Amino acid sequence: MKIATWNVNSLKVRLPHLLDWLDADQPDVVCLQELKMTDDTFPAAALAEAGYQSVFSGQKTYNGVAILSRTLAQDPVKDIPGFPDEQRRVLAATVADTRVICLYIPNGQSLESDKYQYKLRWLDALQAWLKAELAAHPRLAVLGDFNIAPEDRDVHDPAAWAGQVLCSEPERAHFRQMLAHGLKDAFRLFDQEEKSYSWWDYRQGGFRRNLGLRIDHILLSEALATRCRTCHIDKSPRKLERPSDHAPVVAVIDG
DNA sequence: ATGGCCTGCAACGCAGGA
Repeated sequence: MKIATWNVNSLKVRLPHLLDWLDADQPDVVCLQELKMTDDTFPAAALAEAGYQSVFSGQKTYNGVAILSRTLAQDPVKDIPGFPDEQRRVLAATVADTRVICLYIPNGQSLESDKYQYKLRWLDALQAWLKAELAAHPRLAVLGDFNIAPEDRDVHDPAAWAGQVLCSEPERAHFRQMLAHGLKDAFRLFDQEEKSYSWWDYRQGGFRRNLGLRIDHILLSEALATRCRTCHIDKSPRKLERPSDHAPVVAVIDG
């Protein structure tokens, strides 16, 4: 099973890239973030023609998440249970015998912002839910745009980013807590090139100069992690004209 | 140098992203 996550930064704009990428890479499950569209405009028909069923949770202008799969995902859950949120950032569903959680964790903007406090409250609620989901689903995969660079090696300029949003200690502590629940960072199960990132700023030639952050992640429960064979960041769509600022992260799991 | 770039909305700049 090949699973992937990709923040497409507007599915309307990126649909051609997505369709080309699905055709080339043939993933079995794809979690998408930042659809930036309402559900009535979701391109379900075009994706079905490409061989993918969709479940999705969108809103106008911002946020929005989807799970694509070869067979229709079952038992979808929108949002974190018990955490009312107008922002469409969470979608969980079951594909075959694997529970998949697609996340678009809040950005936080800056440590002084109300949005940062929202991010930390949001992460508190997420932790409790993930713990329960792990207990309920031995085969659990949590994929998405976490908006957290877990370690300094995930940051192109750790000194410049020290203590900043995406790298602050409370955010990194939340990421470590997810690992403490028993989830594994699939990317770090394998040797990787130094300076591997999943997001690069549109400005100042960020991608060309590899000024990036690794903030998009695939976390796997123990049962999936032991069967994980590869995990990599696919930089190829980032090289296209009018790209998303994020690259897909892909993992292959046996069975 | 606190903006550079991109998206959506709807206006002729803004919010938001990271």
